[in-house]
Amino acid sequence: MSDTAYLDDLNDAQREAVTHGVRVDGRFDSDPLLVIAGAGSGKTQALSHRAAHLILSGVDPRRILLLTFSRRAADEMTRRAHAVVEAAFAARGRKGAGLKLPWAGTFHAIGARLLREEAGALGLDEQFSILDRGDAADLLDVCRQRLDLGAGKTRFPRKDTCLGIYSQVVNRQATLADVLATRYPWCVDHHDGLKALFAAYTERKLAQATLDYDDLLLYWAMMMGHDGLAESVAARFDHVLVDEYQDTNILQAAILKRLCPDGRGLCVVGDDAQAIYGFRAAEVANILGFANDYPGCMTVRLERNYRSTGAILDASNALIGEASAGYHKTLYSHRGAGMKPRHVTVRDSVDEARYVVDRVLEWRETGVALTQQAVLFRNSHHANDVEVELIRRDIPFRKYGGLKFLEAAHVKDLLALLRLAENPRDEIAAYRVFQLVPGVGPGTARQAFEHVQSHNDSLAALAGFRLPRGDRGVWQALAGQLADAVHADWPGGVEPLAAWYKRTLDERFEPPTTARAGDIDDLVRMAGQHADRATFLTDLTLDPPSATGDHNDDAHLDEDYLVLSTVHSAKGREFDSVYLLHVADGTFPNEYSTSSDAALDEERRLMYVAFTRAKNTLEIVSPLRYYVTEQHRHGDRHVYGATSRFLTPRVMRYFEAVTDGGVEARAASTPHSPSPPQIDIAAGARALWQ
DNA sequence: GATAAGGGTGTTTTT
DNA sequence: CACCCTTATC
Repeated sequence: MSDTAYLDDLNDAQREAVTHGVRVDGRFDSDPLLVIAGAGSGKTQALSHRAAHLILSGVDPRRILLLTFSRRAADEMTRRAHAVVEAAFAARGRKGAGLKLPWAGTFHAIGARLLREEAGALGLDEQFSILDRGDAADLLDVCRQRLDLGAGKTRFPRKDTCLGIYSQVVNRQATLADVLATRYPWCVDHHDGLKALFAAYTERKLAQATLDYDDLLLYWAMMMGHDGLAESVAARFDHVLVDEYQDTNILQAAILKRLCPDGRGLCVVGDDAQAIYGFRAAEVANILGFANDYPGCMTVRLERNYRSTGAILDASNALIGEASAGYHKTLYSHRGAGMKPRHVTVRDSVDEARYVVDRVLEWRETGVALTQQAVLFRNSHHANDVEVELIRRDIPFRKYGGLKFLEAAHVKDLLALLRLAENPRDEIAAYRVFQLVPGVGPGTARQAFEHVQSHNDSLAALAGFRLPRGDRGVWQALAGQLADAVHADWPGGVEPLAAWYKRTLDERFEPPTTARAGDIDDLVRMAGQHADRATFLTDLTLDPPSATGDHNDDAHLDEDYLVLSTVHSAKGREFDSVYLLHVADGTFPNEYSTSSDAALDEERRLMYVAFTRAKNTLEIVSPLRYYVTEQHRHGDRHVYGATSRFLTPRVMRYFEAVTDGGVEARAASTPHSPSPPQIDIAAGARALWQ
């Protein structure tokens, strides 16, 4: 077998993308490369093979920067590249000697790593801690209280909204006024207050050596703005490969431009039809304008779909065909027509859950494993009824999307303890930790934090803090634990801290607390898998366990389970059978995304991403009547949903319309206008009191 | 100054 | 539902 056998697995377009470039003087050089890779067209295959091809052409794997969207994608890519390299070396009769891609990861993770390495040159504390979304919002809240921004006609935006606004301003490199006008019109009155708030927020983060998610990109971009530093970072890498380029934002594009000013060695892969992260400031313009930004770039299109049946592709192509702009491409398949996708009308979300679970079991009877089937939804809570049904019938499942594990109070508590030990200047962690002591609230916590600050940031000083009120015994115990933890070894030092914390669970939470204690044990076990405390904390905030019931333990990996996932979290994955819940106007598109064409297009692409996850069967389900959990609920909380505006006749041609048994013919024929009431109950009831 | 309880209110998707 | 703010009580 030849050592280029790996190229035989590829089609012509893929091979072009993989081998693009030339060897000159022992170096492998390449012009900028743009790969437009349709859904299921073997994008991962192409990128991982390209990485392997570079290595086999003599490129040092340590000089390849591979930027992906999630940690999982980075791992998958590394694994596959590694396999190709091993096989090729074996064919040459040599050993691959564990070639890895040490610089594969998300933009955020790589940014964190570079910033730590260059901390000295940037005037940053190398030990900086990273705030997750919740921590960042809490810190904003602290700043807001100090600034006393309550005044004004309308209410000041809540902390999560403030963080969202801040994030848009940073990632879009736009002005606050712009962001408010285009995306947060109901907050325009608070422009000045927000500006002051963000200034204070920035000061505080700098003072306490904490960075939020956006800072990881912002500071990285700022570092790249300095010629000398940019050069030295760029000089670390010969090739930069970027996955999911359609979901990068302005800051990320700016970073890439400084890493590869003329585009040599740069290769980006993406699909504008699958851009679904505009809400997070992603710019489809990045991929659409790549050829302009990098003159001389080569473009390769992957349009052959290896994943789905013809019938599913027809429906998907019809859906995306309704969108306006973008690279033109129509996916084709050689897999045969297959089953026509179904559009199923059910009465309500309970029937929806029952219907979907029934179908899942039917397919399993015919041999389709649960892990090969996925229930997808727009919002996390749309799966509630399905979860209930699965638990009732004792069917195992994992739910992806929604970060419940890190949001649980007890998990945050333990992590705050570790973070404080790592960085005594971390104010949010300190507040959280101090308030674990009964009788200590925000006021006392603040005094204690200032006490530590005035004692050279030493946690040992806590024992000497005169507690104005509250439980002195518990305070001393906590002070002792923290002082010990600072210099404790790793991971051994976690145990006593966790043990101490577990003993406080029963008075802190409603018993039974066994599940919470189990989570603490999980954390201790996960700690054991990381090199040191700083790495553990960084990894956990940048790559939290993605599914509930998945605490990074491989114990149940062989067990069969149904996949429940938000459409966003399902990106990049594929399943034999896909069921899409709650297909109604208000969900697809989301009721808050109907104001602009751009927002609507993103919603349509989201639906497209859902469709194209399916290999063999696709069913979309529309409840006629569903429970409204959001606002606008005046009176009856059940509303009649309108048909999704994306399901035009041109799209519906490719679906078989099915009506679930429970739906009355009347409702099925006129979802918009239920028949008029036969009697006026309300008038009768009022009459009683007149 | 800490907590509990009550009432009004509010944009979903995530690194 | 979950948050945020106010009010009452310790």
